[in-house]
Amino acid sequence: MKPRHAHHSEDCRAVSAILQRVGDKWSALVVTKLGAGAMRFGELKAAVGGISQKMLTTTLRGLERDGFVTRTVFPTIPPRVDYELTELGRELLGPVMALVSWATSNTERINAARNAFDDRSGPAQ
Amino acid sequence: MKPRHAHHSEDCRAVSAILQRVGDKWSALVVTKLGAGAMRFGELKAAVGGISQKMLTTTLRGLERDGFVTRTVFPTIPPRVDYELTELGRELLGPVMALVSWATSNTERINAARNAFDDRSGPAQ
DNA sequence: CCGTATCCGATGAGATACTG
DNA sequence: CAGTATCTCATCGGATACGG
Repeated sequence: MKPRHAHHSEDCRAVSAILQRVGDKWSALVVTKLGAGAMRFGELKAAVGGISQKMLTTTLRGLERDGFVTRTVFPTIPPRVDYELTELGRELLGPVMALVSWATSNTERINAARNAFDDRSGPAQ
Repeated sequence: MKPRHAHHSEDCRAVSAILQRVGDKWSALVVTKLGAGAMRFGELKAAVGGISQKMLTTTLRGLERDGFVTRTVFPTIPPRVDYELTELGRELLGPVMALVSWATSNTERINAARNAFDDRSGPAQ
């Protein structure tokens, strides 16, 4: 079902999908937190800060599905669930951290550009 | 003027915002295409493939706003508009390409993990 | 403690039609 | 050719409440 010449849009969509995995609101943050080692659900929630229970579970399920984290349930009372990066997840951490640290050190420049743009585009629009 | 320890959320939200800029459906693709040099609107649309006019404009405006691309209008008939990466945009290209190439070379592993997960979670759900 | 279910507003994204 | 304006539908993300 491909068009006649299967150019790189195949790859592009795959790449785009992965970028969206780490590009959603919380995934990158969660992955970097887990970079420090295994954590349980509650710890993670506290570490990330501001994330709702629902979004944390959703995010973790997504990461688990793509093979970036493992989920380990201890059938105790109260229950305890640990999350940990897989090998794949640790490999992902490299590029992600690179992007994160670039972003961190260029926040100011981006904000400046943004303000300049908004200024040009009409403050009283 | 921050406490020593509680400064995570500030940075995190800024970083998260930038990750979402490149993490949306088209930005990363557009940035990588522009990595090859300046292009006009139509070229870009063809190069990306599958993007609607509306989304390309929206994406480019966002990138322009954040200072990653410049927009140059030639007041000819028919009109011609060129887009080009700024210095900031070219710097961004590095980390983004790293992530993109990691994603490209690990698509198979991710798909495998995804299939395995979907399998576990109930194929007939 | 961890997770699910539900509701709801906000945003994302495509299709189409129209202007300079 | 490039961009805007709508309209419409899907998905995201938060709040809240409930269940094992």
